[in-house]
Amino acid sequence: MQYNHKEIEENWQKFWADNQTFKATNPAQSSDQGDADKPKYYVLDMFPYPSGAGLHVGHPLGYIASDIYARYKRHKGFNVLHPQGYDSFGLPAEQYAIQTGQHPAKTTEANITTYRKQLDKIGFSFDWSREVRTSDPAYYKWTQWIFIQLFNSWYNKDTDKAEDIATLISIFKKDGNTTVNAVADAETKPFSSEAWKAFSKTEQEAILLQYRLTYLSDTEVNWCPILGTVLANDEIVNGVSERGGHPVVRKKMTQWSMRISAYAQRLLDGLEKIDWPQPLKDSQTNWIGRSQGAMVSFDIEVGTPKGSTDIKLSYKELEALKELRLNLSKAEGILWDELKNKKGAAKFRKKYTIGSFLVDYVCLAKNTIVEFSGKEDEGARTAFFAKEGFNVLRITNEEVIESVLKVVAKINNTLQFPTVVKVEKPIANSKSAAYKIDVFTTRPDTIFGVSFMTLAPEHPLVSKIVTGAQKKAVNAYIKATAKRSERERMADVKTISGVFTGAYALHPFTGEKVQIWIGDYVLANYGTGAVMAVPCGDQRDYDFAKHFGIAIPNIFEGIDISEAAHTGKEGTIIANSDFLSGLNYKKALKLAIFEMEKRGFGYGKINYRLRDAVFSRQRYWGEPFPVYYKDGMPQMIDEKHLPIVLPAVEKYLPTEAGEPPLGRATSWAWDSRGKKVVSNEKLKNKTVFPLELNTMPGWAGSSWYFNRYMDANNQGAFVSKESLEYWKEVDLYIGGSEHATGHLLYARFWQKFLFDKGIVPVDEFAKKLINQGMILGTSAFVYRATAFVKNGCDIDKSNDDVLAKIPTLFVSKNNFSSDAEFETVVKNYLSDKGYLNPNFADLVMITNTPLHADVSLVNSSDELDVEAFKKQPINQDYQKAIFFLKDGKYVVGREAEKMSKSKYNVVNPDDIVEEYGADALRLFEMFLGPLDQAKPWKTSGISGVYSFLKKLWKLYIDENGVAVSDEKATKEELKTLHKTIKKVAEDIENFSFNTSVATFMIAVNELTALKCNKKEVLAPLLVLLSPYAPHITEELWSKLGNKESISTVEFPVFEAKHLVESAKKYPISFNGKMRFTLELPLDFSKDEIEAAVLADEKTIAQLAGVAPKKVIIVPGKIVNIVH
RNA sequence: GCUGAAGUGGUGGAAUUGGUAGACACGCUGGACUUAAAAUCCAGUGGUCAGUAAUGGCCGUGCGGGUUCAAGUCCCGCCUUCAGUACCA
Repeated sequence: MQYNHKEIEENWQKFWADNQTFKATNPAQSSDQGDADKPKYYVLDMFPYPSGAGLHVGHPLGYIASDIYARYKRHKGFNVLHPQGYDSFGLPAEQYAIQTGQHPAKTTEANITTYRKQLDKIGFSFDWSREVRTSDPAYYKWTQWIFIQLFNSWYNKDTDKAEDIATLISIFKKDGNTTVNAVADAETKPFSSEAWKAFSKTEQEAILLQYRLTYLSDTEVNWCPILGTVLANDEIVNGVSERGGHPVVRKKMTQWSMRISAYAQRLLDGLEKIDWPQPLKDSQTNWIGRSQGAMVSFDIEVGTPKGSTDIKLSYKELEALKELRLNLSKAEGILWDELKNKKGAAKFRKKYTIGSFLVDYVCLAKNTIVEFSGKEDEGARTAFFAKEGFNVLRITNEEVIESVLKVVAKINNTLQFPTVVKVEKPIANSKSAAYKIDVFTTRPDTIFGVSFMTLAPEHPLVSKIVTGAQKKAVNAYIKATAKRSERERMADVKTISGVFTGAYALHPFTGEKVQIWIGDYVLANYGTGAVMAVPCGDQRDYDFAKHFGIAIPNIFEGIDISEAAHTGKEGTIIANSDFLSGLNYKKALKLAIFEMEKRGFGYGKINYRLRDAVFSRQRYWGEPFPVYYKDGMPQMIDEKHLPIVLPAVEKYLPTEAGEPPLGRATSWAWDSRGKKVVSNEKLKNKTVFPLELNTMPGWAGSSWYFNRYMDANNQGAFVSKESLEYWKEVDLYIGGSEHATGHLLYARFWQKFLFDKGIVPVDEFAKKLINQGMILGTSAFVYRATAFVKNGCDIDKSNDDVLAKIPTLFVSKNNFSSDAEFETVVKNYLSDKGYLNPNFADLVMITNTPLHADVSLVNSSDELDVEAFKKQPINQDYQKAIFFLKDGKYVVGREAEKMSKSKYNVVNPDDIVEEYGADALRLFEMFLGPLDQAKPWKTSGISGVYSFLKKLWKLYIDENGVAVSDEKATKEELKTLHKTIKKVAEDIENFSFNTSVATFMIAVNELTALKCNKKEVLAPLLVLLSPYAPHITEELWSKLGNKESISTVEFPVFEAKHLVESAKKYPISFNGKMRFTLELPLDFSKDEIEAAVLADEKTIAQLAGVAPKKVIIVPGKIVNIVH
């Protein structure tokens, strides 16, 4: 009897389906508790999006691994939950609907049918009775329900969890909002309890919306007016839409958002207690982006009463200024040598702008200007400087040249006894300032190094503070940046651009005026959209300052910043920083925050990069929101009226008015009295309201599906309490790493929210997670020769005449190894065959173009079926092409690339199953390499596992049928068995599936060599193998006379006694190099071993008379002789 | 730039706490069976040198150092590849 995989696999797949072999029991579902008194184990795959292309060989990799683990756990006595379903809302179905007019539900259904067929053929032990589909109203009813829960919740920072909105309302009634410690929108205004009660209902709702965990907000999006849709960042290439190349602008739209930022810290902390891959945790940590620092408020001094005398320096002037600083006159240079680096009594700067005046030297700390006399506008200068609170000292060239020390003494004297006294501390937090700029900084210790500020061009303050003279330039700049997508802006790091606003901020400690610029290196949606620029300590600030000629004060002791900013922290001593001078980074940081808090213009703060997630999509094929609008305020539909089912539309495009596709629905209004969705015509009625037109994003349904599987058919609840209590969380989750910062972060967020609300019992949904690596396709290449006439050749024949004679030629890979060789080989071939006149050969240049060939036309020796290649429709042009073979074969080139249709390297699992069977496919996918690694697929390798299965079969079955005996197994046979038990169990626990396949092969090879046919060995072997190759093992198991499925048979127990050996082949090394082996009894002591080894004649030969210096013996391991 | 992972025969990959590098396969070469092919079975297969041969020597885990009786494995410094991510203040 031959191994017939087809028949066996079909039979057993039918058996499993008919007997519901893999149906998991819930505690409440059976009176006798069934399997539910066993310990539970929940193995989950990331459910697939059912795409039209179907599965390729890379998709099932993770499913096979999880299936092996699930089956293993069943053998180990667990009640295993191993479900599967479909993430069936998604873009491709919608796109297809737009093109064909077919309803996405229809195409999705068809795709699911295909998927299911493909999956079934591989023999997974899924419990299909719990299948979920995110696009099924019975499922998304609960997605809508969770949305309502989020809407009805706020985040209380004091209790550090989400609470019902009712508790917030009662606080508002009692105390207003000033005592509330909540995560809320930035621009919430304080109000008292009286004020709260006085607000209208709509006003109250607007305020509550600022606190809810899901809320409406104006969010900047990439809007493509021509496509009438919002585009994701990666749908934009070079500022135009990827599809169609239409212009894209940044536009504000009202959208639903999720306040995931409230959970930033808990999402970070939670990573500690889950067993997920470190790289994945790292990328989540990175994404959350916690940074510790301070918020600092800078007052703005808007346009000055001095009007036009205020700064008006153009770039040119600034550039000139820069020049001036470098080119000092002789006297200027002499004096600067004495003043610089704090040689004088205080720190001076040279060639500094104050207002629109360029002064020679200034000490900002002491408000003292030193300049050479004889300037034309001396009167105006004196007046302006006095007004600004500066003390002016005028000196002459002659004085300096005569005695610079005398001048320095004069300056010092002025510093000590200033004639003009300025207000000691700035009015930094005074109420008089009209505007303030809040910034977040991680380096409050460098605050004295601030020499300017930069706002994002979109910053709301920009329009308010810009001075008349700068308005034009600023507006032009804003317009230019608005055109660029965010991604583009971020990608373009090299260009430094920005515009001065004309306004100044006051340094909160020194009161010094610092220029306020706008620049697109500052991002509107990170931090506050503004930075305090410390050019000496931040490279971007440094570059900006250099580019625009802004001062770069150095506040680091003994650090040279003439070339680049100093960004290091450790070991840095702060200087020129008032009370922070002389302190190290850590102390300065603490003291700076302490002082800021004391003086009231700043406070310590932890900032997160994680932004609230936009939850609206202007699409059709997604979950509708259970929301209608009354007086412009969103209202939730009561949960008992859910689901709100996606309405029919005639087209899946946005409306002409730019509304989402749901704007086309004719029945999309909420009758608040009849409690149902009604025709839009009834909107005239006072009790009928418009429904939300957006739909939910793809991640909505996938953020909680793992909970639904626990009780997938529950009509009355999200999941029953008992099911949640029993299954709790996913024990093992397998899927791709591409979901690291999307699905896996959002799902953790929802789980924590549901936990806060007491809906689920644990706050992390997956204990352990494994990322499977990608399977790459092994593309096949043919090499096409293309002829060109070389440049600069003077030939009387036209190029065409020369080239026309040359046919298309494909060269076999084994004819050449480099491009140069390729050219020579082709030319020789063409000349030999008479296609190319040898006289022209020198004029012709041959280039090598590799083209993808379909991998299905290539055999295991990389030989191409040339005739089949020519027959392919895409190769119409090559009917007459010549194939330059070698040894009668056309050999293709090989390269591993991502599997994709366009690369003709996709391998369909159906074909593999057809030819070799599901068991071979399963074994082979595991045998390819470590689960988490990317590895290339080469179908030829499958013959190895296929012949393994045939060998296995032969151990049990010969030409007369079952050939298994009940005789006692030999010692040798038991040793093989137990060695295998031990290794396979260890491998499965460590998810090292590739090595256990090798172990099975070794076992079968050994048992075949031993001619073993003992049931005592062969029966347990089947159980070991059954998670990997379930069909053949079921078949052989039943052939051994068992009536029940093998799937829950107890896993064989390893007995160490079978592995005990009495002797060991010791490797004997000399100076660490293994020379020969020597078999010695294992119970030999060190001395006995040494004696035996040294007495051996091979040892004597190796030593050649030299006495060993040292003999190292590790009993049971190795002997090493040093000589 | 930053973060993470990884570099081992012609190929995919093995190798416990440092202890016989290349398990198990693919491919290749030779042989058996066959009219032939497929399938199957047997043998060989890291490089190199010596030898008719059995066999033996030397070199070998990206590169350069180091620790050790002993290094693919540990330490230091580089190089390369892949993946993720980025003006994050």
